[in-house]
Amino acid sequence: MEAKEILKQHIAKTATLTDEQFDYFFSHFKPQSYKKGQVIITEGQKVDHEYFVVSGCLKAFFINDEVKMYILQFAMPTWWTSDYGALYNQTRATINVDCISDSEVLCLSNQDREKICSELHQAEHFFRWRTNKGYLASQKRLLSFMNNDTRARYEELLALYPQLYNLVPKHLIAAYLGVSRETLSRLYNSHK
Amino acid sequence: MEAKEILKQHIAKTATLTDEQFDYFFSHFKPQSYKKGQVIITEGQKVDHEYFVVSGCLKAFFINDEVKMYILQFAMPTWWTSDYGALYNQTRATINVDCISDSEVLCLSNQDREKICSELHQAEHFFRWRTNKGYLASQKRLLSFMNNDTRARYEELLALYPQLYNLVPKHLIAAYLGVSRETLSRLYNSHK
DNA sequence: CTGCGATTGTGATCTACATCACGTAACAGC
DNA sequence: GCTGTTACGTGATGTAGATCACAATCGCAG
Repeated sequence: MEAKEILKQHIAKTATLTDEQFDYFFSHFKPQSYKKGQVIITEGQKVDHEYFVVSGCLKAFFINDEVKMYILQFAMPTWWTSDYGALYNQTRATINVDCISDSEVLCLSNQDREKICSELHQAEHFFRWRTNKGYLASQKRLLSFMNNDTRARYEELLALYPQLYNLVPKHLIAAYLGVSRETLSRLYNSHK
Repeated sequence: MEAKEILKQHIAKTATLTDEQFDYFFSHFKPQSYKKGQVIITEGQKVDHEYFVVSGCLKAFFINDEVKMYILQFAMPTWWTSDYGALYNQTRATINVDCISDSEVLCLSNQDREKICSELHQAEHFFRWRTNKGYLASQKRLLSFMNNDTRARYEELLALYPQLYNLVPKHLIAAYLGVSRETLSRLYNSHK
C-alpha cells in the first residue's frame, strides 16, 4: 500500500473528509525517504516539519549534559513525530529525531498544518484527536514510570511493541526505559 | 473577576470568538463550588465532565495496589482537569480528582465539548491547542523524571509553582515527585 | 481548653540500580 | 579476508532512595 492510502485510512479513523478534501489535505505533505542512521532533527537547529511514518522506524530522543540518551518515542508506521515543543513555539530543537531503520515518511510543515487546520474544520478535528491520543499515552507512561519497577516497564513495553525486541538494539530499549543497558541485560537474562 | 470573564480571557489567548459565540460557548458550562477535601472524580465511576478551575486547587491522582498515591497534576486556576482517558474513551475512571482547598470550577460535559467543537471551528481550535500544551507539559515532566534526580525535580517544581510549598501538605508534593515523604523531608532540610 | 488525628522530622537498615571494568561476539567497511 | 567499531554479558562496588520505627508538633472538633 502506498503512502497516500496509508495516511488516508489513518485519518479516516477520526475525521470525515471527502476525496477532494483529502486530496487537498494530502497535497501539503512531502514524501521523503531516509536511510538507517540518518538524522532528521538535530538539537539546536530550527524545526519546521512534523513527520508521519509510512514505513520503518524513527526514534525521538534527548541527550543530557552527561551525554546520556533518553528515548521519548519510537515512531512506528502511522505514528507522528517531531520536536513538537520547538515546532509549535518556533524555538530551537531540544530533542533529536533519527532513523533506526530505512524509513519512508510524509513531511508536513508547521505552517501548512495551521493552514489546513484553519481551512478544513475536519483537519483541525483530526489533529485535536491525534494530540489527545499522544497526551494520554504520555500520561500513561508517566504513571508507569512512577508506579512500576524496571522489570514491569520492560514487560509492558514488549507487550506494546513485540516487534521492537528484534528490531532495535537493546541499549535503545534501555534508553527508553530509563535504565542502564547493564541492568536491562541482567533483567531479561534472569527472565523468571 | 467572575468565572465567565476568567474563562473568556483564557480562551482569547488561543482562539478568536465573537461575544455572541463566546456566550454560546459559555452556556455549556455549569459553575460549581466544592469544599476542601471534596471528591470530584472517583476511581471506578463513570466520568462525564471535565473541569476548568476558576479558584482554589484540585489534584488528579492515581492510587496503586499498595495504596500508594501518585499525583498527576495539581490543577490551579485556569487549568483544566479530568480523567481524560476515561472521559474520551467512555470507560470507568482509573484516576481520582479531589479538592486541596475550597474551589470553584466550571464543568463541561464530554458531549457538550464535542458538540461545540463541531459547531464552532474556533472552539475545536482552542481545544487542540489546550491539549497540545498539556501534551508538551507531560513530555517535559517525563523527561525530567528520567533525567533529573529528586532534588532537581523538587527545585523545578517549586520554581514552577512557588505557591504550592505553602498551600499543600508536603506528602502531596512527595506524591507528585514520586518519592517518599521521608526522602522529601530530608531533602529540603539539608537545603545547602 | 483538651484530645486525637494529620503532619512532619529523623535515625537505622535494606535494596534496586548505576557505574566501572573487562571480556566476547557480531558486523560493516575496506 | 582482516580490522575496527558496535553490541552485549557479567562481576564488583557504590549510592540514592525505600521502608520501618518512633517522636514531636500542629490544628481542628467538641
